[in-house]
Amino acid sequence: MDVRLEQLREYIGESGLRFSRQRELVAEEFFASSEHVRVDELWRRAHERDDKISQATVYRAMKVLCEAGLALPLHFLEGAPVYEPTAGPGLHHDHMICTHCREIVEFVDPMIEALQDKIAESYGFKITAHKMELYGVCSECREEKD
Amino acid sequence: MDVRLEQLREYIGESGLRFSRQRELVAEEFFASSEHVRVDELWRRAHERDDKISQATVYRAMKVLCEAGLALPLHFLEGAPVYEPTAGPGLHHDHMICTHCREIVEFVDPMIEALQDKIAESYGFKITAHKMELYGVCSECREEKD
DNA sequence: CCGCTATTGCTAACGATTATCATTACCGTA
DNA sequence: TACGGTAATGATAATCGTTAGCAATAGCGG
Repeated sequence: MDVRLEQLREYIGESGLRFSRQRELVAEEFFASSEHVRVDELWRRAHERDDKISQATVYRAMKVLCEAGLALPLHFLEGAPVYEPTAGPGLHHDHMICTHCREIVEFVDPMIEALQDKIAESYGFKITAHKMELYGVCSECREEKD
Repeated sequence: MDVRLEQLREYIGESGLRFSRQRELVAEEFFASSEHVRVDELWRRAHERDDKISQATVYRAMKVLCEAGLALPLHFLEGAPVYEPTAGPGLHHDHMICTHCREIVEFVDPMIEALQDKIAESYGFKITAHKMELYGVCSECREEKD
């Protein structure tokens, strides 16, 4: 049983919300997806298990997951945002995006993670999520230009 | 004369685009705004100087500015994205957002900036822009909870 | 088991952005 | 300086993602 479902249950309890079957379903599908997912894709998957579930419900569920600090929306170069789990299997990672070929490279740098925490602390913030995105041109694309 | 207009002119030349009066106008207004601006606000300002300019043109101009690496769209908690100049007067800064009161704190950390460049280099990327956002709860809001 | 009220499904409405297309104007060339 | 190819523009319809409104349903504390 995923710890994150417990965390969600806890957040929902504290906030006077209710742990509905639909919210659980969406959360399960979200946690099960290791990649970036868009809401429409998430709805498609949830819909396979419950053909009554509405798109609105998926939007609402994702909003709660974000407020609970378990999901993070990422807006890359264009289109609808994709969501990413903030915890769970696999460390948190950041993104580097090639503005030419749209390739997305994920990376982790413990030093940066540590610095982020330190900065937040110095401002009195308690961090629940963070994102870092580097935009640039990858080596392949730079070579093509020549 | 703003150096960034020259950079824009250069990018436009290289890309086979044309340096239109409207694009120049939008760029000027964008560079003149020190704060985060949304497209509708930018259109309002441009419209004061040219009451013929279309919203579509502002969208198109901002897209070019982003591709040129001179503007960066930021998607905070909700609503339309805001644009921020990537260069020019005032150093680049990052953002820390309180998910409770929506306050946005800007900060600069040279160490992180340096690390970003180093990481990008190790992946063979040439960075044109980057953003970092920390989400959390500020000290005031945490005190309120008690 | 009851009752309060959060949540749901449905769908219309909304706001932001993009597509379309006839007209205009940038800019290399002669 | 005038010309011509074509990118850019303005106006607006269309599209896309998301939210609002509301009657019906279902968590959850008592």
